[in-house]
Amino acid sequence: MEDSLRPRPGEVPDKPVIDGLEAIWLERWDDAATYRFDRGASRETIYSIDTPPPTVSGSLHIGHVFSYTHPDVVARFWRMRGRDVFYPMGWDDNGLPTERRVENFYGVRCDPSLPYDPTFEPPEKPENQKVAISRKNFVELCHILTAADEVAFKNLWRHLGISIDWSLEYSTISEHAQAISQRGFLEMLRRGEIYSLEAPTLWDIDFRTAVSQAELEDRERPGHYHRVSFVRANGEGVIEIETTRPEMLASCVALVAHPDDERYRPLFGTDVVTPLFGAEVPILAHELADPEKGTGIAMICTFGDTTDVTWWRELHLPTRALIGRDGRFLAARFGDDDWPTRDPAAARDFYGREIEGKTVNQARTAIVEALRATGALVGDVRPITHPVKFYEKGERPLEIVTSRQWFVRTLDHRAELLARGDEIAWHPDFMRHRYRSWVEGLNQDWNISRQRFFGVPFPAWYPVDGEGEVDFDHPILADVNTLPVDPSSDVPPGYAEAQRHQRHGFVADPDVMDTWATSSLSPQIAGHWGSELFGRVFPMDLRPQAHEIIRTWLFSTIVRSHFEHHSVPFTNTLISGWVLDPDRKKMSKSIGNVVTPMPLLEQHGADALRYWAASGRPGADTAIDEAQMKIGRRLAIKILNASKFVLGRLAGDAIPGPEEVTLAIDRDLLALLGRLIEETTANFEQYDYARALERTESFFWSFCDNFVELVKIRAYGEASDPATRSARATLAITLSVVQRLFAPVLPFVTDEVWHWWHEGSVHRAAWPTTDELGSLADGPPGSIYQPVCDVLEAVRREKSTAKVSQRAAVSRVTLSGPGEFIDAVRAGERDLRDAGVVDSFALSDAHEVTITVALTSP
RNA sequence: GGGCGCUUAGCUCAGUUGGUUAGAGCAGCUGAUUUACACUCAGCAGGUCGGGGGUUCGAGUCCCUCAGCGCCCA
Repeated sequence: MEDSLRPRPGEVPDKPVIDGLEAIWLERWDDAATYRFDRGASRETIYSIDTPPPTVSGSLHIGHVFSYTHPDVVARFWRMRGRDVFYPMGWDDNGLPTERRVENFYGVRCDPSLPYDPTFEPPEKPENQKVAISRKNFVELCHILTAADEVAFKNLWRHLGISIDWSLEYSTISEHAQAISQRGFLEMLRRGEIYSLEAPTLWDIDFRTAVSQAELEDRERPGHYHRVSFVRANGEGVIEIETTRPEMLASCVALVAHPDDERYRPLFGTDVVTPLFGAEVPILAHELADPEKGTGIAMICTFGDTTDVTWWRELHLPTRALIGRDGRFLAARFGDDDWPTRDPAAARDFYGREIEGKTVNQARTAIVEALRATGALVGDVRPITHPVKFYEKGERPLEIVTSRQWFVRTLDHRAELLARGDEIAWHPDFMRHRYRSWVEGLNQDWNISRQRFFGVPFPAWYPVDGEGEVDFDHPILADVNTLPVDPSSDVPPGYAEAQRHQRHGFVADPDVMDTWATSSLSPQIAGHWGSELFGRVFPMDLRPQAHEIIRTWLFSTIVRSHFEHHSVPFTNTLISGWVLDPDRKKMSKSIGNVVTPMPLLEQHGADALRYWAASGRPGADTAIDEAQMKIGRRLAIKILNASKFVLGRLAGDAIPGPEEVTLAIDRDLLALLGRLIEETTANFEQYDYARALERTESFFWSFCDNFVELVKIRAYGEASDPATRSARATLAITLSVVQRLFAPVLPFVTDEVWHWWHEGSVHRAAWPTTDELGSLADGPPGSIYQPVCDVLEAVRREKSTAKVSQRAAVSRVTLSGPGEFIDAVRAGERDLRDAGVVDSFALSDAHEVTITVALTSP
């Protein structure tokens, strides 16, 4: 501690208050650039954080307070440990959530076929009928709205005291992020880690885009089993199958049963004829056919579900695609080579009349009626409940539509990706299982194409030949030095704009990237990949995030880093749990139990909300608990008052150092303080901020209620008395340590009280070490202090039981116990006399400790 | 179907490698009251640690099993 340190005159208020501190300190931190990252720092001293860029189009909720407080507490710890903390903030503004919000907010929809209208103004109020606008107009509105949303988020982070360096702010739709994202794409493509393929893909018919495996979810939905009979091609009998999707019958290309299924074994290789459409299709064997399901034999359609795709691929079946991008049935040319039938006229007539252009539900009704009429429907339809694949943001089941998509190879690298996961320290450790089970369950490469508008475009065009055919196998790629590009308005190298959509010209890749394809590069975006800085912040030291995006953000970041840098993207990941409503239910918009943070923040204060958040351990789901916030607020007020008291005792003198701590009981308290420092430091190093807080808090309340009460009168003595100086030094040293131990969780109140006697912010002060405490007593910490507290407690109990004031006098305290107990009491006798208003002590040796308190008669 | 987590006082949660009589806060009850703090302090009461079995001198903690809740993956 510096010699010149002393309470600063006029700084300690007579009546300290908690309200209003936030505005004062936010401004001071801005002015002093307290959280500014030192761009010249070396890799060894840097602690870098890969902050989650929140989806700004979603609404702010209390979960944001919870999960962003955790990494901030960690950041503040490492900053005090002397690390140069790289703590950027990003906004994830590209992607479907923003598009949907813009559509609803302005009452518009994007129609890419329309020309740009530079004079377009959105309707004042959104109408029911959405206004169709060009892609460029639409993207402009996306930018306007996300900019406004980002302000709301930034206000919350600031108000909460998140120690971000705002000069490191980025957004995923910015030109910088687009350039990084496009460069990442080109690099992977060059190395063969990305390929494009025209293939059956899970497709959302409402959003009209492909979706990836990571965006899927199974939902239990009611359905019906329909038993349908197929006549054998040789006329000898029928085969009955069961299906939940009879409307797909026209695209049936085979029947399939398990190879070991004795019922169907003799039939493998023979043909059957589809009802209504008269197509001859083979009976095949495949182990994915479940003998227990239905009749044990299924029809394969192109494509009713993902198993159909597997069968189609592995059994080399023809394609008869039926479902279009809008979810309606396409034309089917029965009688052509691709569409065999025994009766082209009948098949065409029925299909054209009842199926073509219809929705799935309409077609199902028509097919079921027709099957029933022809007798091919056997028995009654049977209701069932079964899992159906949905887009996580979608409302109708996914269809499978053939389209051209870009894919990242993940399946071939499963083992390496699993090994990367094992290189990372997970907090809590068990969360690594989430990653492992996801990677082990991968069943398709990562589809990064989305048929949407507000996102990062692929930096690619395709040549058009003399026949007007697009050559998708030879994309024209952007020069990496020209990034970012928008192929829909930029022209590929060697071409002119006039050649767009022309023979011997080019067309642009129409798609944008999956939002995760960009946010998976958050370390590269925030750390400015390509610049010298990147090598000093990457791999990041910490990735904080929520557990529900392990399979998306965390996984995809590992994929990119593995391919690009042959490294993990971060060495630690801190997984926060969910915030549950007060009834321990998950918050969700549909239930309507979402809690917004601002009213709570204004009512209880930022330190109080942070206290609540920091009480939730890593990975633990935590209920909103206003009682806990009130406790946090009370703690902050206690810190103010305790600081005021201790600094008041110093009477403007220079702060005494540890050499002044001469009394055994005082040295023992510092020994306990030393143990606290060691334990909480170890807790923080292991990302267990909640335990560190709990320990500090428990120490602090005991310090206030017991130690301060014991030494209060001694501390009021003459400065010439070594015992007084010892008390004051102990109080000051402990206060200094406790203020710093609380600083990561309670940044506002701790900087306020620190400022009463220090220059500079507590958040730039050194994390406490036991070196500050001087040489400590030999015995186990607490060997004097604890017995003295026990005696104090006995005195208090006696007074409480007698229902008299704690200041009532005690005539005699009679104590007996082992030698070390007696010695401890002797060491604290003066303080006990003061604090307990005790007249005399009688001490004697004994095996057992007994304490008897005799009150002075009134 | 496979996996992970949780189950401790009325409520919210601690309980580190197995080791005195299982802890804290809140709520409850009984009191105190002015030189840091009524946004305070003291005291009291409250638990067969989800059920069952096992290992051990000793189990909230380790093993097996069952149940309930939540989640992840298929």
